Formats: sequence, structure tokens, C-alpha cells
Amino acid sequence: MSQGFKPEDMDGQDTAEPLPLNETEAAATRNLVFVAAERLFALHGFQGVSVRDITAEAGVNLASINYHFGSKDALLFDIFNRRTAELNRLRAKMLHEANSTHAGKPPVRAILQALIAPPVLWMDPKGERLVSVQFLIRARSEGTDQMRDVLRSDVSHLRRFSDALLVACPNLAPEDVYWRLHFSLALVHNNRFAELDRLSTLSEGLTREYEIERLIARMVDFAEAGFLR
Amino acid sequence: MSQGFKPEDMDGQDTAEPLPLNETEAAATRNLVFVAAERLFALHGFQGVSVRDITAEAGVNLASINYHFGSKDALLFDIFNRRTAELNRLRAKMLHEANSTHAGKPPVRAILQALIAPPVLWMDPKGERLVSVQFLIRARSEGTDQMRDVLRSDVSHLRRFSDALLVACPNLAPEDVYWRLHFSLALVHNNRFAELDRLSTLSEGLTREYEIERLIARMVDFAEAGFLR
DNA sequence: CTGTGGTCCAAACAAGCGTTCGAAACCGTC
DNA sequence: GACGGTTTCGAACGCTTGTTTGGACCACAG
Repeated sequence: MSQGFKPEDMDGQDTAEPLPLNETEAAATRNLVFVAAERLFALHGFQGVSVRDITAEAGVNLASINYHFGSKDALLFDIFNRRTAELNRLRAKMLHEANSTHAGKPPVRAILQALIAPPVLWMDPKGERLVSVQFLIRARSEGTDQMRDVLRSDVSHLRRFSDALLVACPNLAPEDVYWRLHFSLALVHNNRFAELDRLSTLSEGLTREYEIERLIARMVDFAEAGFLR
Repeated sequence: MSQGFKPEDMDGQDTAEPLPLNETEAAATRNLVFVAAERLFALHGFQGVSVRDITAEAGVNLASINYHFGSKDALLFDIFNRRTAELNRLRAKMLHEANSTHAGKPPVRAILQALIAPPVLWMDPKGERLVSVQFLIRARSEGTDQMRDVLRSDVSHLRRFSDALLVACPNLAPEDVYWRLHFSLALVHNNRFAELDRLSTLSEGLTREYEIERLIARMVDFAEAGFLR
């Protein structure tokens, strides 16, 4: 097992694109695989995409995945970790800003905004981040054991939000706060392609073309009302 | 709202249990397969369960699935269709009752109750219907193409609810009604085992043991507030 | 009893999967 | 221009998958 893993990534700061551009050709292949895999997984699910599908889409050799990532599952986990870290960083940043502007006691709406806006901003149909958020949504139900263990056990990131909400809702029983946070997250997690398609069919096209900022506002409105009622 | 639903209040000929009891031994095998498959799929996902897993769990021969159902996918589709039909029937019945008691113009809350209560009633941890609702939730994201085609295209059942909501919310733009219905459904679809576990971890056990009627009330409260705000 | 239709069973099948291997190709450096 | 480490490549491996097969079994009708 003396394989030549590139020292690779772990970039100092967040990059929207998986890897910096002016890298060696090896990193280029790695990047091609990463992007193709994320796209295919987002579109067709995890088990529905084979190593051969990915390498074919990326235009690289079949063995590339195992060479650069170790295994198919490790590739999946790598994508998952990178996108999760990016998303958590955005959310934390927004929550931090809300804390700053509201003297440490942001209102419910600002907290929900920090929770909802980052993933939904990625849902811009024209942006290339759409696949990232679809990937993460899928990871929640179809992910490997490894991924779901992380999702289940690592609640430290979410706790910042629940703590803030507990402060913002002193008149609510903690139980209620946790359930309503659960419901608010549901709004985000339900935005799979299939669900949006179904909604579009139901509304006969009325909801087909949505404007991102408007959609975020809709979701925050809905969740906020559920908290404040 | 007559929400004193017994777990099984099916009409005359259709059965809550997969098959009548006093059948031939052949039908017994079929039933064993059906139950084992639904359970395993609900627990471990669709692609994560093989034909061999199912037949082993059911204690029948490997070939039984193809003999009785035609194929693995056909078995899945069969379970999906039966459970979907049951659920839709319950929802339709509750909506119909709401229409009756409110002279054809039920308030938002009654409509949401008819939408939310049936699947959540199945979530009783002690009931054997828990696997059915987990199966249906999984079908939404992991289902076969066939299943997702049905989910996407057959909106006739949902349309009864959107129509009722449009009547109940004459002051709202139809667009808003559709989006909020979409959000309300999200509350139901997000109740996977993994999500409830995560919530339980986050709340440090506060939400672990929930009472079904109380949970339904929480969800309806949340959704209603989002509609009426 | 013999025959027949339905069910069950062990075994095998072909296809697809993730992964591995040895050699070829490539690279900057001596 | 030869070298050593890295990357790519085509081919193969071992395994699991869903499905099929042909016969054994059994209840029941003629």
C-alpha cells in the first residue's frame, strides 16, 4: 500500500471550485473525477452511479478513482466533507454577522435566515453549485454509513443555531424550539429535483421559475411564522 | 376534527394487512416476502437490500420473489402501490369529512390536518405501520424510475388539497399557496429515522419520546402558522 | 392409481460491480 | 539521453447481483 497520494488540497481557505487551477495534470484528473462524480451522484443517486459511469463522464481511466481517492466510498466521502464544510462555513458566517448586528441576541428571523439562505442560494438553476446542494440533500438519505454517522453525531454546528433560537425564544419550551428547528430544516431538505418537479406539475407551471431571493424569503417567512405563532 | 383514527379503518374489501389470512400456502409465502421486503427496505434502503437478504429474512427460497412478483423492482412497486393507495385513501377520507363538517369550505387547519395526520399516525413507534411510512418516505428519494414517475406525474390526489387550500385562502396568490403546500409536505417527508435520531441527539433526548397526537399537533401548528401569517 | 397444475427448491447463469495489477507513458532532473 | 518517481492505461480478478432453470414435491381430480 505504498501509493503515491498527492499531498493535494487542504487549501488554506475556501474555494468554490474543488481545486485551484494551476496545478499539475494529476490534480487536473483528480478534479475532473471530483466534478463528474458530484454531478452524476446529484442527478442519479449514489448507488445508481458506477465507477465506470464517473470515469466515462470525466473522460479518464477507470482506475483513476482508486488511484486518486482510494475507493469509491472515499471519493463520495471527500465530496461530502468538502461541501459540508463549505456550507457550514457560510452558515456560521451569517450567524456570526447576525450576532454582531444584534448585540448577541439576534431575532428568530435572522437566525433562520442564516440557516436557510446558504443552501438555497446554491439552488440557482444557472449556477454550478446546484449539484452541490442536490448532492448534500441526497447524502442525507442515501449516504454511506460513514456519512450518516457524521450527520447524526456531529451536531456541534447545528447546536449554535439551536442555542441562538433558545435565546431568541425565551417564552418557548426548549422542546418546542428543537421541534420547530427540525421542521425548518425540513423545508431545505425537501428541495430535491423530483419534489420541485412535482410541485411544478401540481401548480401547472406557476412555480417553475423561481427567483432565488424570493424563494429564500418565502421559506424564512414560513419558518418564522411557525416559530412566532 | 374526527382524528380518533384507529390504525386500521380500511373499507370492506381492501386489507390493511398485505393479504387475507386463510389463503393457500402460496399466498402465505407471498405475504412473508412482502412483509420482510418492506421492513428491510424501510431500514436499509432500496439498493442496500438484496433479493437474498429478503428471502433469507422471510425464510423462503431465493426464487420466490421472481416467482410471485416477477422481479425485485416489481415487488418494490407492489409495496409502493399498496401503501400509497392506503395513505391516499386515509387522506381523502379525512379531507372529505372536513368538507362535510365545514359545508364545503374547510379552514386551512382542517385541510392540513387531513394532509399530515394520516402518515404521522403511522409513525407510532409501537405500531407495525412504522415501516410502511418509512418505506414511502424512502421511495421519494431512492425509488425506482417507475415509482418516481408515478410520484411526479400523479398529482391528482394532491390537487384535491391544493384546490381546497386555494378556496380557504382567497386572499393569497395561488403561487404562495402552492409553495406553502410544498413546505407543509416537507415536514412530513423529513421524518426519516436518521433525522429523528439527529434531532434527538441535538436536543439531548428531549425529543426522543414523542406522543403521536402531540407531534401531529406540532406539525399542524407549524404549517398553519406558515399559511396564515 | 395416474395425471396435472401449482409451488418450492438447489443450482447455475450472465452481467455488472469495485478493485487490482503490470506495464506503458509521462515528467522534470541529473 | 538515461534515470526514478508519478500518473495513466487496458486488462483482468473476485465477488455480488437479479434472474432463470429443470426437476422434486404435494394436493387433488379423473
